This record gives sequence, C-alpha cells and structure tokens, in this order.
Amino acid sequence: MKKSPEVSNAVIARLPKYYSLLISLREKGMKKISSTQIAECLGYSPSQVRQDFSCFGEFGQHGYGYDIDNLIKNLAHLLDLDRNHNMVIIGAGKLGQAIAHHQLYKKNNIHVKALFDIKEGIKSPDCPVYTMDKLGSFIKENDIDVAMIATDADSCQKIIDDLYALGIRKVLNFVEIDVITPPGMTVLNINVMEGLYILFFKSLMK
Amino acid sequence: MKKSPEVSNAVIARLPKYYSLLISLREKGMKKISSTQIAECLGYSPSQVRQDFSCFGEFGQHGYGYDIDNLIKNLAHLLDLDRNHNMVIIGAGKLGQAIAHHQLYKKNNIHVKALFDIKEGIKSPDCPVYTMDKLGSFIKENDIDVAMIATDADSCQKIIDDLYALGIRKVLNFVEIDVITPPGMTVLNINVMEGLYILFFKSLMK
DNA sequence: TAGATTGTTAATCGATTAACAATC
DNA sequence: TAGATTGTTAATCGATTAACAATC
Repeated sequence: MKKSPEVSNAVIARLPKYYSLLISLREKGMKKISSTQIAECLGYSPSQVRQDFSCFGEFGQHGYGYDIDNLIKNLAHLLDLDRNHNMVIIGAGKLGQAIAHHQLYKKNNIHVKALFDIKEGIKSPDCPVYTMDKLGSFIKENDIDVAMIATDADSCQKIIDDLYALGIRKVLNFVEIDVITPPGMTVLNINVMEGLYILFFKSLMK
Repeated sequence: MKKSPEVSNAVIARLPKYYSLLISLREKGMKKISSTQIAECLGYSPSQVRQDFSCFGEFGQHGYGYDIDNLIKNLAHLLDLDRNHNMVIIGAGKLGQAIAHHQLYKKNNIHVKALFDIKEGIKSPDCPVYTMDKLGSFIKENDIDVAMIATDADSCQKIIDDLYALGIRKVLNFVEIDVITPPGMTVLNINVMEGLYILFFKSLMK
C-alpha cells in the first residue's frame, strides 16, 4: 500500500500531532474544526495544515471545515491505527516491563502479548514472560506484527535479525546502538542520550 | 551563553550524531577524519558536514581535515558535555528506575543523584529514593541542574512548575501529555506512542 | 445568495549542495 | 611545490506561506 510518491519527513513528523490533537478534541465533544483552528492549537500555519492533508486526499468540505470524526478516521487509516496490532517486547528488565504498560496502547488497538528474556523465571504483572527459545512459535501463533527491543546492546543486532527472519517488519528499538536494518524492515530508535544532548544544547542557546 | 543568531533544528538534530560517531571512532583509535569520511558514516553530504560545523567555528585545518580529539572537545562544549551534570528522576516506578540506569551517563559526566516518588518505601538498586517533600532541599544541596520525569500524567504539569520554582531549567519528560513549558525552561519530550505512529506510517509506506 | 473555508497553484523562504578560493 | 581538504559563497532544491478560484 504505497503512498503518494514521497511524503517528506517534515510531514510525517506532524501526522501524530494532528492525530493526537483531534482525538483529544473529540473527547472534549468537538464535532468540526477548521485548518485555522488546528494550526492555532499546534503552532503551524493554516496553509501548512491544508497542504499536509492534501498529500493524502481531500478530507474537508469547502466552506465548512473538517468533520473531526471523519478526519480522525482518515488519519487513523494513514497511521495504520484502524486495525489491531499484536506486539512482543524483547527484554523483560525494568525498561521492558515499563514499556509493556502504557495507558495509550488500548485506545490505539495495540496489544502487548508477551515479554521475552534470556533469563528464566522473570515475572511481570498482567503479561506473560517467556524465554527466547519460545519467540518463534509465539510470533506465529499470536499473529504478532510489531516488536519493541529493550535488551542490552550486545544482543540487539542479533534480535533484529531474528525478528526479521520471523517475519516482523516493525520494530521500536530502545537500545542505543547503531543497528543495521534489514531491507523491508522499519526500525525506529528511541534514544534517550540523544535527547539529553539536544536538551543541553537548546538550554545553552537560550 | 547565546549561540550565533539562530541554529536550525535540522542542524541541532545532527549534532548528537556527529558527537556519538566521533566518540566511537576515537575508541577505535582513529586520530583524524575528513568531512567526506564523516559524511559517509552518517549518510550526509560533505558540504553539509562542513556547513554544520561552520555555524559554530572553524574546527578543522585546511588540507588536513579534523583532529578527532579536538573536534570532540569543541562539540562537547557546544553540547554542554564538558562539565558535570547532576540529575534527579521524578517517579520511581519501573520506568523511572529503568532510566536511572543508563550505561552512557557515566561517560557523559551525568550523575543520577536520587529518585523521588509520592509513595514511601520504594527501593532502587544503587540509587536513593526519597519522597517528594524532600525534593526542594535535595536540589539545593546537591547542585542538581537537570531532571527527568516519569510519573503519571496527572502530576506532570505540577512537577514541571515545581521544578521550575526550584531553579531547574532542563527537563527530559517521559510523560505523554502536552505540558506548558515555563519561560526560560527547556523541556524535551520522549514520546513512545508518537514513535509507534511514525513507525506504523513508515512501514506502510514501504 | 453571502459568507466561510477548502484544495491548489504560485511566491517566498530556508536548507542543502556545488563550486572554488584559501591554505595547510 | 603539489596535493588535499577546509571554510564560505553562490546555485539549487525543497518546504512553507500566501493568494485565490472553487464550492459548500
């Protein structure tokens, strides 16, 4: 399901902002919204909002604006949020257990099915923990399509390659090393130290 | 210590990449490097590397390239990494405890001095945990300049305002809500759900 | 119909790349 | 000196903003 030729990273980075905003406005009971209102909430320009949406289709009505429900449906489809995602977490230490419980998973149809660790006997509340040798069969039997990695640096690349071999194509990686992404796989890195660097730099600039 | 008029976010986002790369090359024993080599490692263009550095000064030598040690010193200074940082973590649940232990803090002169939580009696390995009422005096007495927040959504804004009142100006926030940043404070948000959204979208585009 | 707001084209702005003089 | 590579200026490319016809 390839999208219109190329969507710039700048646009991609804004999509989650639009989506989160609209969800929270809908929760407050709003039914319609204009590009100007969206722009105000997010600090963008109204043109940019319309330009961004126009990468994907025509979601509004001339002279009216956007029906929030409809816009959310369209964005949810773009972000692949209009279906279930079953997830495993590799690494059942404190970080793995922490990211296994996220208040927003349920709202987004994301289900953490299990954690995996090389160590035996780890327990985590509300979620089974298995040893790594069970990973292959578990992925097959539970229709897993996405994984998070929260192991140590040494095992990370091997785990990515193993997940790839097992058919996983979406990985959110919390391990702060440079990994080689197999072709066709999408790996997104969450990098805390990089965040600190940027925080320090921006703070110094003020 | 205000930097040259305005450094674009695009440049800022690349600074940690340069820094991390150079640190790892130095560990491998490399002494010098050219803009072309840096560009190859990071997937940038050589012009961009030189253009980026030129925002801050002249770090290289004509006809030679960059002395890695010297370049690291310059970047470390830009990123405020050439001095100690003392940090507290607010929220001593699994996430707070996980982010309290990060292999790279030591290398970067970042010291996690304590965790704080509303609950009493929480223990964390290698790091004291105090109740919130001790926060003010602890920050004063331990020369704390940076905080991470890993609490629940409800208390996050109040904690930011409290930290501000206590003189903290650098915050890395793991709580996924929109916060109001007091003027002069720098808050950087780590947002896992946004990461998942972008992961899903990019994966769908392939 | 008049008013409002979209979707899109054109104009502007900023970031990246190319080119090259300076120089080690 | 000849070769290499920087720092910087100019050219190009892409993203944002402005303008406006289309239309609900």
